[in-house]
Amino acid sequence: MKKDFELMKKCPLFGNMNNEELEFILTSPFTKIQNFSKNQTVLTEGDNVQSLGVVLSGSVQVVRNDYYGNRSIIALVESPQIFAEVFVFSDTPTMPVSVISAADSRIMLVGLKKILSESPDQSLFYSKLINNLLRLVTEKNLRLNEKIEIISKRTIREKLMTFLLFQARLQGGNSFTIPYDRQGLADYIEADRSAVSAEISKLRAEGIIESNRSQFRLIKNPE
Amino acid sequence: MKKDFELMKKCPLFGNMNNEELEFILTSPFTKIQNFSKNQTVLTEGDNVQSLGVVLSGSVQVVRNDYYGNRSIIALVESPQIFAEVFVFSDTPTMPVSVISAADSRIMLVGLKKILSESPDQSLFYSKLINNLLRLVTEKNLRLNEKIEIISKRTIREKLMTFLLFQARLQGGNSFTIPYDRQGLADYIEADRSAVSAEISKLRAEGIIESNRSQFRLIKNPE
DNA sequence: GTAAGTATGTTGTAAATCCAACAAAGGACG
DNA sequence: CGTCCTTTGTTGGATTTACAACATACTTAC
Repeated sequence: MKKDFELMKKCPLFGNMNNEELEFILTSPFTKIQNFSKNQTVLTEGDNVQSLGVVLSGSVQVVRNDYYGNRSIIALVESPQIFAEVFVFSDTPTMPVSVISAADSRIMLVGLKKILSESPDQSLFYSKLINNLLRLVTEKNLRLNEKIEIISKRTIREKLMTFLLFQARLQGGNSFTIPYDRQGLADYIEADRSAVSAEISKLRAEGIIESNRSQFRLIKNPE
Repeated sequence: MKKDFELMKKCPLFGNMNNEELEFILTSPFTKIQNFSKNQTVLTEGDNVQSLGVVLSGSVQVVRNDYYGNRSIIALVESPQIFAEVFVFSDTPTMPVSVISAADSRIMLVGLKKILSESPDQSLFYSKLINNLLRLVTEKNLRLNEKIEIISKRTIREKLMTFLLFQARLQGGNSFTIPYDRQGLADYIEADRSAVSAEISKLRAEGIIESNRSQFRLIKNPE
């Protein structure tokens, strides 16, 4: 379908690839494209997945069901992101989580390992795709590590400061705007919103930071 | 050196590779091997790294220096593990952390991207190495996600139960032995040791688990 | 078997967090 | 300008945690 072609081009996984190469993937016998309506199951816990998922449009939730039957949402994957890549390449034979469409979605399931192993001649194709995949996986790795560094801290103050220091570094200066509102920030650092607000006020009162809403400034030598 | 050959063979990054292929990497102009004594700096924050590190022997610490000059240890990488791979493949131009030898160590720095890009003909070689790398990175990804799921929980009880449910799943049953002592467990779930001990006792008193030291059993219907 | 050393469990208190309820500030729109 | 609605800040009380100190259980070496 013509449209899928355009959707593929937006996906970082296929970045830097030409039409022929996209076509090759799109028409591979190991590629399947399917529409899911909201709340339909895309992959079920226990499934033996060999395919990486691409959200061409819409979004999916990664969901875990625990021993006692409690269901918790682990991640939200929106177009044009990918999912399940870790299970395919880490030799995790059965999915430990389920994937459910969070909206009407168009999903591409790509048997990437098969496609790659059966096209050893197209070496440039191969290296482009692999480079994209490696970049995506290592970037996610960096983000996860960063989050762990933040939420590992035992107090809200430490979590906040760690988060703010990351933002300062990321945006290259002492003054910066964070990409969350208070509730979003509290969710990210895994703490209560009102407690986060209170701690920000304290930090301000102590002259450690200046802030207004999502604008922050780190004060170098708070004395 | 003959010995390096043997050390390489133990490393998952080079798993499944034959002597010729190991030799190819070992003698590449983009590969450097160096000895570091304890506390020597291997890579410095701000460096422009193009090389992935392999701990042939010994161990290194990944260290972060924050804005205020506080230094914190992010990770310990022991032989035969690798480090800095995420920076090389995620287009992070400068290292946000430093790497310091934690013991007398022998370190191999491999310009893997260069080696791979300049050997497009050796396609089998290429795919072996890439597969190993992808497996390592995605496995780490899984572990990081798991840890985040655990330490995201707000109470020690929830952290513990999430951890124990993972262990049960991993070991395929309700009875299992965890790979940590109390202090190690407390460190992993980011909580105080004595508080963890206390919570385990409570869970036992409430009939939710049975346990003795590192042996645990989940009780299905605690009423 | 016993002493010494380590790991685990228990308890009380101070500190931090969560939670809920409300106050204040900001934004959208007539 | 004023109302409605959302976001952010503030506060007090209940809950949870950290911390320290000590008790008990286990391990090891002799």
